[in-house]
Amino acid sequence: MKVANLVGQRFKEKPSDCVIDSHALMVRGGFMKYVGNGIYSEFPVLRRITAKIENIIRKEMDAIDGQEVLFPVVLPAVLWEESGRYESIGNELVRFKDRNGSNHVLGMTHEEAAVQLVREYAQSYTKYPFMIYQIQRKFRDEARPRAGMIRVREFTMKDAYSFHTSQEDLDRYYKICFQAYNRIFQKVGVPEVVTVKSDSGIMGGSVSHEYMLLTPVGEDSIVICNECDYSSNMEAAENIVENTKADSDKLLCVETPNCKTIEDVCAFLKSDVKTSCKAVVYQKNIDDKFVVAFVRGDYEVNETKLRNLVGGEIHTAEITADDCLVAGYIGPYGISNEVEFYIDVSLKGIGNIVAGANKEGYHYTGLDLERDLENVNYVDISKIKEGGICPCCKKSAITIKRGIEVGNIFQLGTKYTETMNMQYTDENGESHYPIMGCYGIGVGRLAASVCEVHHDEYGPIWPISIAPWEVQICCLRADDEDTKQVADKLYKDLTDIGIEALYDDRQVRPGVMFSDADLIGVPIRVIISPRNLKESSVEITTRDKSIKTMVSVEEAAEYIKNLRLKLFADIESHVQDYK
RNA sequence: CGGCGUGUGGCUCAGCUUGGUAGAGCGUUGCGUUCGGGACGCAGAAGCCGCAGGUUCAAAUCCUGUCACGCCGACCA
Repeated sequence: MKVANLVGQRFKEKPSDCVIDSHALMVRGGFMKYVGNGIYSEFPVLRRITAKIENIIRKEMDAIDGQEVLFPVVLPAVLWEESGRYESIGNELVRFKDRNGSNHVLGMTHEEAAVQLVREYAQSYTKYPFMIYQIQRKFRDEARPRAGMIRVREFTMKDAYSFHTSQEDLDRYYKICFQAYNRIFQKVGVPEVVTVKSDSGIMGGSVSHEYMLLTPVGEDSIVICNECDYSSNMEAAENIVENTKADSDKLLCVETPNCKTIEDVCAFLKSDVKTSCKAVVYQKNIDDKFVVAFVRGDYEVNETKLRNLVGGEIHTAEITADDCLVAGYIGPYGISNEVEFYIDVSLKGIGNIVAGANKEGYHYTGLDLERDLENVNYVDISKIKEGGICPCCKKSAITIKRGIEVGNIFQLGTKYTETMNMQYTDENGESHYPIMGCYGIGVGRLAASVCEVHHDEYGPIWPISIAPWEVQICCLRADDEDTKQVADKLYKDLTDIGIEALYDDRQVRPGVMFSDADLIGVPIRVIISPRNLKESSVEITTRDKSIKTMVSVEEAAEYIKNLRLKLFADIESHVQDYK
């Protein structure tokens, strides 16, 4: 391929709406073009990258006995009504009618389609276990697409679904998938991807893991223990709080005028935030009763945990003067029995709590929950903090990092097989619902994430395993006949031995050529110029600047061949075998 | 869905306060000089100033509405 013919424009100035580096570089480098909110087209350079990622994934899925299938993008609503998700999923699911007026959806995930595909086939236990997967476009009408290809509405995803006749077998296969995923990320060239335990969300099921690429621009918060190997999504991390119990004082109702925030109250009463009780009010729906979450003043409510606890969607509630709650003065003691409330573990074991008195302008001091309330039931609904206690090794060694979720694996259980009535007959002639697992990787997001963690100020630095080309030949002064001849020959020689070369023989100034090469991010670069040819050599560099050397014209092709092998070997050295 | 912000050639932006013939740089087309990190000169093409109403002799500029996009939050397999 010649740069001169490459479809896609590279340019110098950073587009104004790009906030993260990878987005700006991929737009500037002619990798992708904005089409609409959260919708992008891929230019040839990016398509070559995503195709390579897809092939790495495909190979690993096939290696664990996956079978590639293809589900439709447009699915009839009846399928989603079977699983109940036509109703339960919000506006993310695009619904529309066809010409006959029947309801359809755009596939945002394919559990229903997977069950529909195999429920007749897999009626006998002898067909199990098996896994099917596809690599395909999905559409999710995200509330807020952002960060270029990191969070989009339409994207390519590899999604896989496995079916089993026992939990033990799912556990066994889940581990194999777990390893296959690690291999995929290692082969793609991002061994820095970590796995974390996660919340299962709308997918249902119990056990799930997310694959996170750690970067400060990530959207998710990840809890990592510095002592043991514990790691978790913030949403799923248990918050352990140790309080030292002071002797309980007498319960007193004190006047705290205009103290509506925890900071105000503690400043006014000169008390420690760590012995205060904060109330956060939610509602399932606008007219439902209030759900009040009480946490220690210095903690935040983890809404995902609360949502799981109350078993449904919740939204922060607005309190008006007519309500049974007094905004700013809500406390667990003497609270209206019209509300549902939860007390977080962070409030356990404190002798003297400062809490709202449920009365305008008043707080209690000396509140002892175990003494003053009946049947205190502590639940875990707060967010763990930096330096918190590790739920695994119990040491105070938690750090919180940001990451991009590039993949996930779930144990689904029988949620879909039951609702969609997929059954098999076992060896005793009895019917059972198969147990499912599902496994996803976002291809475009992965490409963008690699760029985000592997780039410099000039452009992406693609690992050779997914680079759009392996070598880029820069022919400086293509108007010089001898130079052009050497470059042409090297391009042909490399192509002939199966090395993917991108050839720049444009008559542009060297600066332009180098800038473009940096933006494209090809790992190996050969510079052929009249100056180098005076020494009968060419210059060979790597995009990451680790290698910069002169090689004779005759040996160039051989050197590049070996360098290419070395770069692949470097990546393979991170890849672990299956145990 | 809430808060803030922005819409002017392909890109980055100025002009708007104080209404009066639409600008610059990059890119692009042609010619010439250059040639190891986004060169220079000359000549050219390209914009109903997001859209719709209103005020006015006159609107990119003022007013109203609307749409789109971005950021923060909410939400999210």
